[in-house]
Order: sequence, then structure tokens, then C-alpha cells
Amino acid sequence: MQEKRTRIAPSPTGIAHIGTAWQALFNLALARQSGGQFVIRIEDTDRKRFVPEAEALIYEGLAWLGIPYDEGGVKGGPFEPYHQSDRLDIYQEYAQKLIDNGWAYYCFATPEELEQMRKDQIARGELPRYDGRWRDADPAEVKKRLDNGDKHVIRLKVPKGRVIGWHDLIRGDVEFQSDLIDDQILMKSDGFPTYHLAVVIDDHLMQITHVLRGEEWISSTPKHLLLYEAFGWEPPEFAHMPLIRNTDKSKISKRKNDVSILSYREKGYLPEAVINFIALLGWSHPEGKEVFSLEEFLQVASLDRVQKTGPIFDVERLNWYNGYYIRKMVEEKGLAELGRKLMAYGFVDFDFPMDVLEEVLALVYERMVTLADFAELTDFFWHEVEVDPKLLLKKADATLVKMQLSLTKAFLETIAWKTENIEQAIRGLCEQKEYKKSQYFMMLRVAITGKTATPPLFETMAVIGHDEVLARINKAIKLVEGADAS
RNA sequence: GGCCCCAUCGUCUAGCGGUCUAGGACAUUUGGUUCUCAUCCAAAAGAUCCCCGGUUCGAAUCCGGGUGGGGUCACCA
Repeated sequence: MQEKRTRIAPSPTGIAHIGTAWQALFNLALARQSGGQFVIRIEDTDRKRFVPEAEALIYEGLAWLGIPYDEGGVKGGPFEPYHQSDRLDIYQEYAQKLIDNGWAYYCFATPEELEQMRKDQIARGELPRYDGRWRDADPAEVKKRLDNGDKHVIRLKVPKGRVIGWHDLIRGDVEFQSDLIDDQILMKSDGFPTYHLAVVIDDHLMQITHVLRGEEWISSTPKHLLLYEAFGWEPPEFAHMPLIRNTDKSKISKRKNDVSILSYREKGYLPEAVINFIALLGWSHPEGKEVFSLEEFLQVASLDRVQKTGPIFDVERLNWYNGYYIRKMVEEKGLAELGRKLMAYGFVDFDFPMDVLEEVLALVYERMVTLADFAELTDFFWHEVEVDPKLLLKKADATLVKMQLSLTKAFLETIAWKTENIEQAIRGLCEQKEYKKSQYFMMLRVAITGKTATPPLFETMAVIGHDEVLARINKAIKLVEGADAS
């Protein structure tokens, strides 16, 4: 099997994007399965949108998800440098070759001039495009402008009347008419290459064999193919993944979705849940499995099971995975592991009573969707609780409730503080006085936790502690008296 | 608008000419367990397989057209 060299080529323009991680997954799988390498190259040729911290965020995001790479990034490798901004002289050199062999030409049109040109075209009802005004310019004139040091770009001389096609590994045969392709800018006037030039040169020089990227690049591919031809290079295989979408089916965006990898960490998602979830976006496991690890994915992933339709990013499903993986973690590695994760990600308040952390976790872990849920699920264990008297009196009058609370207090006063004893005392009281279970338990739950939904009462009380429970019951009694008086 | 890509339950998807009265998962609803919630278990509901033609004995699956959605048309990637 041919060793496949694949890559992702993110731009450091802001956040580490979830789509980048998704793409990385499939690129990695392809490389791994063939014994090849997966490369990270940083495409930082756009100085206007450059964000200094962005690159580090990309590495951090991928590292958090556990997605490794073989070359580039902070690792380097045999094809250095892996930052396009460090490869300017290379692009310069190759652009010159294209000028020399007639595949490219200088264009001295200013941005303002081109803007005017487009306006005119639109006014005339034409579609805006470069009109080729410098395509066949007089060489003498070009030389004069060059000698004069006039600002210029270098454009690709797209041949006329050609059909440019390729066999896409995901989509099959795709074809474009060359006449519809603009004479693409290859070199900007600031001496930086455009994406199109840089990506082709780098992919070739770095010996990338398979370009697996998003569908948004599909209409750029013919331009790239032309460049391979212009250089006389063998093009790589191309495969275009569908685009992950917002709920309204548009391409997934910051505005309508959370697309930052790291923000999922901040929100309390587990990397294995995120991985499992995104792996199943536009792809299905050959055995129909819904739950599997990154390792397993890397072994069984294949392009022929990649769907052509853009999947919608559905957080509900991610939530299910997250709850599932939290439970799985506890079952396989114990509560301590959950505790460590919670601490590591900063979801445990500094004044939380650590000695009862595991006891508390045992009671709430099945109820957690994200790690961030820990706070809300557990605040009443160690915080003052706010009790709504209306909830206390929902299904019984004040006289009865007050009696129930007082008796409960009496029954609990002297017992040895253990779950079984608490249960025995309370159930005993309940039977003896023939309280309606649903009313009595709920009332007591509210009195002690302030909430209507909590872990089982007896265990909860056991963790909260004897003195605190009695204090809360006392408070509830006063509350009921107050409500009764008014 | 031109060009290109795409089209199965609300969502993620299985399906690659007959085994499909279309299967699974999430979400939803109901029942069971239970002191509530959650977990767990069971069940239900949910898709004219976008529409119309064609090919075929036979189409969700192949072909054509339509419609719808998406992407792209920058000195951004």
C-alpha cells in the first residue's frame, strides 16, 4: 500500500475551529492506515487577519482532543519550514518560474482600479471578473513599469477552452470549464503568495499525496490543478469532505454555533465524547457502532463511508455522548478519576469540602451531562440553601408540615449518622404516622436541599451531616411558622 | 446571478436493483424500577426514501429533468 502523506493547513486567524479537528481526524486516519505521515502546516500568508495566539490555540485544541500529528506544527520535520510566512523566498522563486515559462504574468492594476472595473461590469449586467487587461500586455510596457518599481501582482494565465477535471475520492468525477476561471492572483503586491500558489507549492514540496479538505475548496481545485500542470508536477489525489452546518443548514459559523474546540473543554465536555460525536458527522462506522474510541476510529475510518451531504452540528447528541462518557469513566476508572478531571478543569470550587468529594460524586455523576453541571448539582451539599415555603406547603397544610418536620427532627436527633439509620428512622416515622410518601419525602427534600430534584434523600442527608441537616430542618420549621402567620 | 456540490424520520445515519410494509442512535412520548430527578430496562410515535419522468420483471438504490438546500465567484484562507 502506498504510504499516504496528508495534512491540515489551518490559518491562524482566531480560534481553533472544530471543523479543523474534524478534518484532522480523517487526514490522520488516512496517513496512519497506510504507514504514512500526517502533517500540520500553518498557512499564515494573510497578514491582515493574522492573530498571534491563534497557532498555539490550534495545537492546544488538537492536543486536548488527543489528535496527534507526525510533522510540522511545533515538531518540525524533514520539510521545514512548516510556516508559509517562512517560505516566502520559495514562493518567489517558483512564481518567477511561472513568469518565465509563460504560465503567469504581471498585472499592474490597482485594487481601486479593479474595484471600479467590477462596478462597471455589474452596472452593465455582466458578472464581475478580471478582464485580463494585463494578460497580453506589451513586454516593453511591462518592463518599463517593473523598472519603475510599480506595485504589481502576479496572475495565473488560465488557458482558454479547457475542461479541467479530477476524480474526487469522495465525490467522483468533477469538471470545470477553464473559461469560467479568473486569472487568479498568485503573488500579492506585498510579496506574499496567495493561498492558491502557496498550497500547491507546499503540498508538492512536502510530498503530500492526498489532499483531504472541505467542500468549500472544490471550486478552487481546478486552479490548483492548473498550477500543478504549469509546474509540470504530478497532482495529489483530492477528496472533498462535506461542510458541517448550523441548524439552518448554512456552513457552520461562529455566530450561530460554538465552533471553538477549546470552548468545549471550558463547558465541561470530555475529549472522547467530542471525538466520538464529530467522528460520526458525515461518516458511519462500518459495523454501525455508535460508540467507539479515537483509536478504533483511526483503524476503521475510510473515505468510502464519508457522506456527501453536510451534517448539522446537533449539540443534543453531543450532550448524550458526554453524559455517557462520564458514566463510562466512573465505571471503568472510578470516582477518583472523575474527581481529578473536575479539579483539573476547574469545576470544583476552592472551598468545596474535599473530604466528601467522592461521596458526593457517587450521588451525582449519573446526573451530569457536562462537568460544569457539578456546581449546580452539588451546591446544596455545602452551601446555605434558599427554601421556598410554597414548595414546602405544596401538598399539605402548615400544621401538618410543621408536625412532620418536628417529628423528623426528633427521630433523627440521636441516631448514629449513617444512611441505613437515617432511612430506618424516616421510613419508620412515615409508616407510623401514615404520611403520604410522595408528599412527605418531597417536603423533606425541599426543606433540606431547597430543590425538588436531587439525589436520593437518605444518602444526601448522610453526606450533608447530622448537625447541618437538623439546622436546616429547624430553619424550615421557622419558615413554615412564618408562612402560616402571614 | 454564473459555476460547482448535494438531497432517507426533527437530528446523526444504515441502505450500494429484489431480503425495505426502510434498520439503528440522539431527541420526543409512554410504561417499569423508585422518595423526586437522573441512570437503567421496555415500548410507542416519527420518513409519500424532495418531485416528475425514464431504464428494468422489479428502484430509496441506475439515468434525465425539475425543485430545494449548500458552497464558491477577493491582492481571505
